[in-house]
Amino acid sequence: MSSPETGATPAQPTVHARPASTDERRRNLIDARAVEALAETFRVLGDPTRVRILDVLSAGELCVGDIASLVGISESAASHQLRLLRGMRLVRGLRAGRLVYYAIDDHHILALLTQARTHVEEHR
Amino acid sequence: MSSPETGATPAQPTVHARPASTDERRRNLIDARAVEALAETFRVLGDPTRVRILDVLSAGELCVGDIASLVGISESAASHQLRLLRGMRLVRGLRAGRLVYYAIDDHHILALLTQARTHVEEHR
DNA sequence: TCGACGTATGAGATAATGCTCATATATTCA
DNA sequence: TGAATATATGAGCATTATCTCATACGTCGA
Repeated sequence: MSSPETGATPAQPTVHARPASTDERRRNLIDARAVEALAETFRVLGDPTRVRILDVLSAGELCVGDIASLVGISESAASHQLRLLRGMRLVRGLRAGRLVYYAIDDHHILALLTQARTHVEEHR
Repeated sequence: MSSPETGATPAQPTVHARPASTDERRRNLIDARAVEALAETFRVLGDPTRVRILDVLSAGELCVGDIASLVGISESAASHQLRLLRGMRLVRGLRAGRLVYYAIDDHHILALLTQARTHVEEHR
């Protein structure tokens, strides 16, 4: 490691105002619960199939069968993935008879997807 | 499945203006490359260690050793993770002598983290 | 140039993930 | 109530990811 205890001072200034010492930073760490929740949420978002599900749902709610059809996976697989998405409150299901209509849980999710899409399309 | 070819009509109206048919939706799917890139980016974000790394970097750049120390992992592990983060343009490294200072690549990343944090803290 | 320090990377072991298949649950209609 | 449809879930398998350990690379100072 570079600086055993003092914290390193960048050789060149950055955009950030006042580089805090590592000791100071150590006290400002995000708490473990938030880290886990954040990582878990991103992890659920981090699969092509689930991204596609959110994509088809971004135009409005759909039942499981239609989601499966549009995404190109089995209904069983869709159900499994929807369970994960529901667990992280990324989508919500609403039963209507024997159908269950899934929708993006709230507008923050769409904003998150849009933001990420901006990022990935920026570099290419 | 519910509706073999026509697309299902929700039993109850939603917030979404005009529910398109599944056929219509099928033509508006996000392209495969974008899906893969999005999922890959989220996947890299979806690990507690990497979230912590981004968290400590959100206060300004740090060298590998200090990142490892703050996050509580080996320098080798930190280097491996930084490689992944760099691959997705989530961080960038700047060599200064034998040290390499890593920083959040751009402000979109911070916005993404903030947005996600808002989401996870909303429900609890 | 040689040794020391900081960082990067390859290989192997362990753990976790997404799919399919089989089965259970829920709802509607005859 | 019983059959049919839609969805949910458990088990098992193939794939992938993360860590540690060992080693290579890059830079600085004597």
